[in-house]
Amino acid sequence: MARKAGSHADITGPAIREVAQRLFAHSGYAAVSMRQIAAEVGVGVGALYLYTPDKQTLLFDLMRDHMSALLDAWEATDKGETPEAQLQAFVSFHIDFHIDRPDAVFLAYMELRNLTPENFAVIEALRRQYEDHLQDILTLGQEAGAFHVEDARVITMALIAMLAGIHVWYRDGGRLSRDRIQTLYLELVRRTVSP
Amino acid sequence: MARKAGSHADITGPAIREVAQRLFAHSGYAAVSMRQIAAEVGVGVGALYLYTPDKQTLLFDLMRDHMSALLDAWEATDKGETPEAQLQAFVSFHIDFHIDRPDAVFLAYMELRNLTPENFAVIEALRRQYEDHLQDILTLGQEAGAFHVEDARVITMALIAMLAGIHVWYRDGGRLSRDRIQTLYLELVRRTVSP
DNA sequence: TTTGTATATGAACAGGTGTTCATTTCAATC
DNA sequence: GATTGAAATGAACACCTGTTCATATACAAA
Repeated sequence: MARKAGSHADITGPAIREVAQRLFAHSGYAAVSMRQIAAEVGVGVGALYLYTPDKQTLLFDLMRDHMSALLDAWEATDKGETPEAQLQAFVSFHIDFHIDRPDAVFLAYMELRNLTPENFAVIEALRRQYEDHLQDILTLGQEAGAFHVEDARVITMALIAMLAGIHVWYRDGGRLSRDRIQTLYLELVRRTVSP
Repeated sequence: MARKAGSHADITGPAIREVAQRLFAHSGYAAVSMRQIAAEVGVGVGALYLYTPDKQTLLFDLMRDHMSALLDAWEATDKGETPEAQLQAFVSFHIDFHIDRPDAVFLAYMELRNLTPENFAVIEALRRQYEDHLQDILTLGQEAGAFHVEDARVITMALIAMLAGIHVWYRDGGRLSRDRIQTLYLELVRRTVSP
């Protein structure tokens, strides 16, 4: 046997990435073998290497694409004018974006140490860009007298950690609706920086 | 060669656990081999199996011992009487305990998916116990009118995530002293629940 | 219908995995 | 000094790892 009927690059490529993301998120990069990915996709091992030069690049591409999509989506978001509106926009955006991509979020937070140093630096820079968007909102709001911000960097990290923690307990169809979560966390964030 | 000069069980045993914790935290459970651990300790592979039945149990024991130590240490902490004092005690305790054990904390948060289902259930129950201590403080404080707590479970998870996030950026000898971090986070938590 | 190429295969390679166990060594006890 | 048992060894086992490549097929173009 060799090439199967109905096989196409524009199907296999995305399929490999989807399967890899799911398996990496569930079991961890090091615990997932290329043969497992291939089997789940329904191809032989060799086929994977038509779509990625190696396993490390497969992981890196997944993480980089997630971070790029995150930054692009925030760029495209309507942010409002006042610091209060911008902070609210950031929190709503963050929750919405992340709650729909649990596997990608898991990867981006948990597999950093499995990146080569060069790849890690790239992802870390993207993550820092995202954090800086929030930090800028806080700093400008502080200068405008809209927020009380004792240490912008610390509060940025505290708020991001708080929001990132949602993925630990959130389950689709659980006790709390997405709207309810948005409301609760918006209030928490508002309290954290209110003057 | 077989047994080395000056070798003792009460030295090798702890050494294996320390090395395993450091390597697991740094590279991840699946990426660390028993041969690496043995080499770092300075013994042959076989010696490891005098101290642990298998690799999975080695990981589980590290995580369980960490969680037990956490719960015991909180038990032994002076908590004060008022809800405000208890909340402050919890935050101070949490930061102090976790900042001194970065590897153990990393393990307990990152390697849950590498536990067998049975072992996972045990660790998860211990974690839940710890979370419940905070949740109880919040609920009692709410009932006493000392706190404004919209949803005790959500705020518990949000505060724990916020505190757990410290280990992401904290470095010994960094910009912020331990005392400064305590002060900043105490204020953040206070704001989150103030009536 | 023939040809060219994109797509896929899976055996092969060199090395690594967790775990076992017959064997050896050291240090303490008699 | 002889004996004993705890402590440690490292080769061996069966299997898995990421990656390569000669080979084969299916489809589109000529």
